[in-house]
Amino acid sequence: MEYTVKKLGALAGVSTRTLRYYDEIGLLKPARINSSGYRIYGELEVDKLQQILFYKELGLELERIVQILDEPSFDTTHALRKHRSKLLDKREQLDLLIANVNKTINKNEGRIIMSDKEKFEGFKQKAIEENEHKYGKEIREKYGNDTISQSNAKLQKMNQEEYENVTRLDEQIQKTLTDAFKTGNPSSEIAQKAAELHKQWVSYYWSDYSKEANAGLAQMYVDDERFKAHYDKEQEGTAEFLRDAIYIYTGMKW
Amino acid sequence: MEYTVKKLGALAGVSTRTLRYYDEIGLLKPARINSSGYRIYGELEVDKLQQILFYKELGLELERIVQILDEPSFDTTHALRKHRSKLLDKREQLDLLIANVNKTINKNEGRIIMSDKEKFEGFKQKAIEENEHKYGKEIREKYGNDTISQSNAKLQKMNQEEYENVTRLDEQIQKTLTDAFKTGNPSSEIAQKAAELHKQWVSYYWSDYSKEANAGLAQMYVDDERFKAHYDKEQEGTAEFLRDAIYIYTGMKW
DNA sequence: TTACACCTTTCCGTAGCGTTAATGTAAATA
DNA sequence: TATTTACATTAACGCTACGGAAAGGTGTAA
Repeated sequence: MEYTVKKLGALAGVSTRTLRYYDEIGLLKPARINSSGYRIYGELEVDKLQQILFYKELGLELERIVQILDEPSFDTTHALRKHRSKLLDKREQLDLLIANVNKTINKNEGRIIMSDKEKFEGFKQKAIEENEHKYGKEIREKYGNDTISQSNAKLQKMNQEEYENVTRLDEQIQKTLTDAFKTGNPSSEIAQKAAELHKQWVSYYWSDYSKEANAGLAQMYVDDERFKAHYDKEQEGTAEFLRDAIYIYTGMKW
Repeated sequence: MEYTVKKLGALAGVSTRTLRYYDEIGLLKPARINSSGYRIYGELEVDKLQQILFYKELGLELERIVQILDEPSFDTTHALRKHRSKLLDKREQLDLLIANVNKTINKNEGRIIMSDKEKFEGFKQKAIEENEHKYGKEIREKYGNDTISQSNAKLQKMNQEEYENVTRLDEQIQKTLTDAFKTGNPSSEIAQKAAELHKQWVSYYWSDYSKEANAGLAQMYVDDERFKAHYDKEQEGTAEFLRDAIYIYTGMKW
């Protein structure tokens, strides 16, 4: 039995465009080309197409399928395992997204109008989560602190009141920090007050606070551009100032 | 305060390319263009960018964000609801995919000579699949998705040793529970021991343990016939007994 | 003046096709 | 047989949300 694109497409339930594309990328070449330039497929190609569709249903990329079907030495199980791991990661991310969307809907329904600042605070928190997701490993290695990951769980448990508390706290930090910065002295009373407030703020996100972790976070505020920018928004150098204040506050050398 | 693309990008943690793109699609236009053609942003734009990033974090498309921010009459909550529904659909599809990938891996492994490790892997998969297939949908509907997803994810991350631990633990629970049941008193020392063991067991599956969740699970053991049957296997009434013990253990009223 | 950081626009690439457009061929009908 | 209809071809743009590179202008400091 021989098939043109239309017929094979109808048989397998794919478009003719798809078949031409698969030809183009070398995934499924027709058995031959007739005198008019038509693609002609045979039984072998039908079977191969079935297999292609099978792997495609598993969500594998076409390039991976090319390897699986065309390279006999290719380790299919390994590829599937890696693929599964990717899918699981995706699901975790999805769960996070859904939780955040729910939170936002709840907030809107509660008719609590979020100020821009509050929104930004939410964003900052999410930035931490993102860091955890994207760079988790690197940051852990760099700052030797595995408490970061716990912020997610804690955040999800926060209710509206706690959320407002934490937002207010951050505003206080900003204000105190701005005043403290003017003294130019990270060991000044007001600077230490800022560090104390910051510790309280962190405690909202981390279930176990430790000096080392706090100091690591402080260093991160300087090293990571995004955090730095947040604290330096009003005054260049504030991030460093906060770091130094925290270092003194925690009694870590610097 | 005024910002060029670089500065605003650093502040918000996005690339200059992104800012130019947002300008291009009309999502975020600079306050003005200076005589050299530079984009200059002001405070208003900073705030708007925060909002953009906030919604982007929720996974909304940029076009939707344009509507939310630029059309005052746009129904944000409705959009979020629709968005959530899409996310939930996605997750269902993902779960299906994952199940199929697992099945395929198992099949392939069946053909190859299975090492002990691989056998173990397969077994673990099967446990997950059974969990998912037997109880998946109904439990998800009844008790919420996140708990189930998390327990599956955790199960997959377990290594052999942990898996054996958790299995032993379950056997211990069964034994202790049988003995405790004879006392007829869910607040007896041995019954509370059973509840304690059960908490440990749950902690293997849940990343964040909470009293409320544990109590909810206990009620589930009674409400859901299959779980009930599992605990009542030896003695009718054991499921209720365990529930009561857990309620007392967690200090929840009943 | 030179160096250098920063700015601009333009364009290609991404994954997997959908969708025209322009044109050629095979089969069915008047 | 002529015409219509159905199907074939290649080429090229479009979709999402940018990343990255090229080619060139601008601002500022040494």
